[in-house]
Amino acid sequence: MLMKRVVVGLSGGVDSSVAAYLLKQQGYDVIAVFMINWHDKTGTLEGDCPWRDDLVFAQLVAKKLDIPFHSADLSKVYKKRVVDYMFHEYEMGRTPNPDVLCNREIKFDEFFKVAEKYKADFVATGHYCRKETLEKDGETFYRLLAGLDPNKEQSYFLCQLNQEQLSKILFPIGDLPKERVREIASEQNLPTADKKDSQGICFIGKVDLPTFLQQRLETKKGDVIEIPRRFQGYLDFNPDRDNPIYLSQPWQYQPEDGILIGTHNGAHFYTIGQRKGLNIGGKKEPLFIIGTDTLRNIIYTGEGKSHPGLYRKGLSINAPAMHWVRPDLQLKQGESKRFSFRIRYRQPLQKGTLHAMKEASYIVFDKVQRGITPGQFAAWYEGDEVIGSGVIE
RNA sequence: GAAUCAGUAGCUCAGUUGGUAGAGCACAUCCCUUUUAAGGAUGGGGUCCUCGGUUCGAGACCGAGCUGAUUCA
Repeated sequence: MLMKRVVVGLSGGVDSSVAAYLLKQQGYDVIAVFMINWHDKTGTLEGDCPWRDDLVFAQLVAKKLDIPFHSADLSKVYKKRVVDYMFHEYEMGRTPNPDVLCNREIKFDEFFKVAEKYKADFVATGHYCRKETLEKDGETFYRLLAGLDPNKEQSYFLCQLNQEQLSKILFPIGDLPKERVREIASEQNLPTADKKDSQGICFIGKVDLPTFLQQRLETKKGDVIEIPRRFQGYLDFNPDRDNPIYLSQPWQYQPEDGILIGTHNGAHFYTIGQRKGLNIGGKKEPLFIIGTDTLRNIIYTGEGKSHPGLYRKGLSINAPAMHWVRPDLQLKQGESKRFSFRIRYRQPLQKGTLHAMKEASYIVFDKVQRGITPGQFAAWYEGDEVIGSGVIE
């Protein structure tokens, strides 16, 4: 019987190194490919060319495992489908999640083309996720499951994948705790065994976001308005009304609803829930951003971490932005179902109800949620399985 | 023009009966974290409006001036 061939995305970190090792152990024909997706270092905090180090580490790992090594420059597509999207979203006053896009568009799309070139049956990565197959009415479905290490669990970042993509993916380390991954790496003398985990935007690295964004977004001074806790909109809101559309409305402010307390350098550089970077002191408690209006270039803030403007009962996702990892579980128009939700990476799952309607779907949480931010992804789970996701409106 | 009150870190303020200053916020760094945030830890910072005086010693007491707020003419 022919060995199945796998292209593994070797990043130069421990996780993908161990993934490659495990695949080899399992008898796959393993090929390592290193992706170069970003050359520009403007606004980067790590200085000179971090990926060159990673490339060397990846090469060393491949050599140690005695597997073929290649590199692929996908930077053109990365720029177009991830970076441009990112700037566009910020420009529109939203807060994107480039890494979710990077997985959907690059690692599990463009990278597949590379894998095809090498006639691979599968693509593998070092993500802390699991995949299971399910036979249902004669059809095969792939389930995207949370990684078993609760601390490293990364299924959220893959919440935009579809069945076709999942059919070709392997997650060799998804059922291991990080500790064990490091252990295996050092048992096998992999050069990445003690390498620090990478952080920041995938392939770009740690950046100072305002600096990074200033490459393409202009700075322009605008007003910072503080909204009092007793703002009429909060007092009028009735969380017990049984209407998902009503419950999902964002707070709406006008400059007259508060007082001018300072100036900022451009509303699109800030995000909801943010505390740092406003440069406004003199308050008893910290100020948090509770709203941004990029059209009028106004930032709305509230004092204290319990300010009502920081919390919302629900959110909406426009119909075209709805994505079902499990299309067989897609809600029909007018249906509602209970799920667990996550609106940012590493957030503990939150219980609530998803209501599917014609023009949009609505998530109503059992408990109010802090920092619901347009542009970020909401993902819904059944147990530890990702069922779907969508961009918050 | 007069009266009263105020003038202490970037901001808002606290400083007991006089012994060379503190808190919150802001800011910086680090930790956490493959997004944005949040969170945790540590830290840098002050001619105490100015000038005189009293005193061994004044942010604090006295006087003058400057600035601001309020009230009355």
